[in-house]
Amino acid sequence: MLTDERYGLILERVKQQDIVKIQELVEVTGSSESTIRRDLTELEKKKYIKRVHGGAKLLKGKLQELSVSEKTSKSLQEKQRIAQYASSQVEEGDCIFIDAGTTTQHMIPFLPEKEIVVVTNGLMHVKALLERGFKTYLIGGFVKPKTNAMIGRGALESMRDYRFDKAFMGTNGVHSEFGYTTPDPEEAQVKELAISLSRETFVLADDSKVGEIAFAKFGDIKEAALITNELEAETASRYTKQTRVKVVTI
Amino acid sequence: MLTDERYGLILERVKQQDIVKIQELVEVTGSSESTIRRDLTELEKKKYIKRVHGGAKLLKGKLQELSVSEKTSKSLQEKQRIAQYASSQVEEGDCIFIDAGTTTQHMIPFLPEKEIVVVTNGLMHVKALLERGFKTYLIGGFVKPKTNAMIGRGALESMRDYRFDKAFMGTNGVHSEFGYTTPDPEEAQVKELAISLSRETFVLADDSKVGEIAFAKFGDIKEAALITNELEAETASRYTKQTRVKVVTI
DNA sequence: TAAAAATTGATCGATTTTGAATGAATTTGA
DNA sequence: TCAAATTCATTCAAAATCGATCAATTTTTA
Repeated sequence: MLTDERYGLILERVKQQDIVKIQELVEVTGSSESTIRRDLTELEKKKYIKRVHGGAKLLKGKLQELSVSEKTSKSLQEKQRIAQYASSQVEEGDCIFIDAGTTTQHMIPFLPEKEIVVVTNGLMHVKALLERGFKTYLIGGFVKPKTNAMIGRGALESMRDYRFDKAFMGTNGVHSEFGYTTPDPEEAQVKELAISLSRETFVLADDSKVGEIAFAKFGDIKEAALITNELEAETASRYTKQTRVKVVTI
Repeated sequence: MLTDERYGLILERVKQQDIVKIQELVEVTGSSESTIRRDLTELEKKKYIKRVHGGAKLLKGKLQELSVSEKTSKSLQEKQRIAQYASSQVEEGDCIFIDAGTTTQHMIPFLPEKEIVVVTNGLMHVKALLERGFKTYLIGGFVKPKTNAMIGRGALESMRDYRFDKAFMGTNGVHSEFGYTTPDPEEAQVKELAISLSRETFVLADDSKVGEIAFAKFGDIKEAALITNELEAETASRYTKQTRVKVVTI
């Protein structure tokens, strides 16, 4: 009997009767006690069951714990607050562009229940957008394997068909002199075009991005309103001279 | 016993009993252990099964997909065989178009390990294509909520930038007089354009589609080679007069 | 037709899994 | 509490399985 076969059998039995004895499993599987013990040890390590003297019992709710610790993570909350504020800028009838990336992804749950049209270059956003019921357009082009962002000539061509009321951009660097930057020049091109096609642009950047410079520039500070979570008074003034800045606090 | 025959047999058994032993497969196929090992390695690489010590088991994702789509193992296998044959038509250096839809989706695991470029209008295909490591382009446009296919003016515009060596299309209806048909006129437009941009076109259709007529036509029978799993002698002749027909058998 | 490529089966050393043995730890029952 | 019974973790050697390699055969290509 194969290892995985036994695993399946054990889990099935545990789920069915909440608790199983080792001897019972020895009989059912025809394997030795040692083997069953090893199986139980392994399954316990994988958090599927809880071992008890003489057998094993069901383990409940491991996913919840994870999500709790995740939700309490500070940086996530900050990203969410930034995304929430950005989302509040969206108005009835808007046609908005949402950039690829994790920061902008957090906007989707906060987007208002209004008649809006969403265009994005982020493949990873589409599912969530459709689930929210928004009219969703995806830019065409080459799919960047690592990030699932649409890039290349096709992406640029494809985007030229659209005009946006508001564009919401992620970034890797925000610098008062060097502007907004990102590591991939091809992505930078897409971002740059999106900004030029939009009446108004917002850049979402948590404090870890402020002061940083990445390889490829996609815009000057003044070209977009900056939404962030923390800004020292001194640096803040440098940015506010150039553009609108919103600092969200938790 | 042919390689493809063994693949089919292995997949069938895995799907039927969730887990198979190598020895069992050696007996059933009459092939050597080495060959079966190679088969399993290959099928694992194509994301169809998960190898375990002593055998192989069903990939979890596939299992869910199966139960959701509620497809009998027979019709699934037929689709797979059709998709497998279609994939065998792909050659080194080809630029191919893969239509949105479940039938064409089955092609992805069988696509050869060659330098090819894949263009698709099916959002649902992208993940699997990237996992296989192919250069992947996605058509832009409006995302059809139910099927996750790209449609609309943007899709048409976006596609015009490309030319294909081969296009692989799904369909809802195949009729000797009314040609290839699909329910959604917008999707039909996209399909029609894809065919016109390709040097060569294949339509994948299991027997449930043959003789059927859906609302919107996207091509005449003669415009594509037909790949199906079953065809009565009488109807077969009607199609073979118009185009190339391949009937795959399990 | 000959050369090249792919497929296959066998072999072998390496790795993983298994079952039994041992003594320590835990539970049970008086 | 104590002793018997049971269960436990650890170790070790046998068995099974694995991946890699090679030669023979078939298929494809030039």
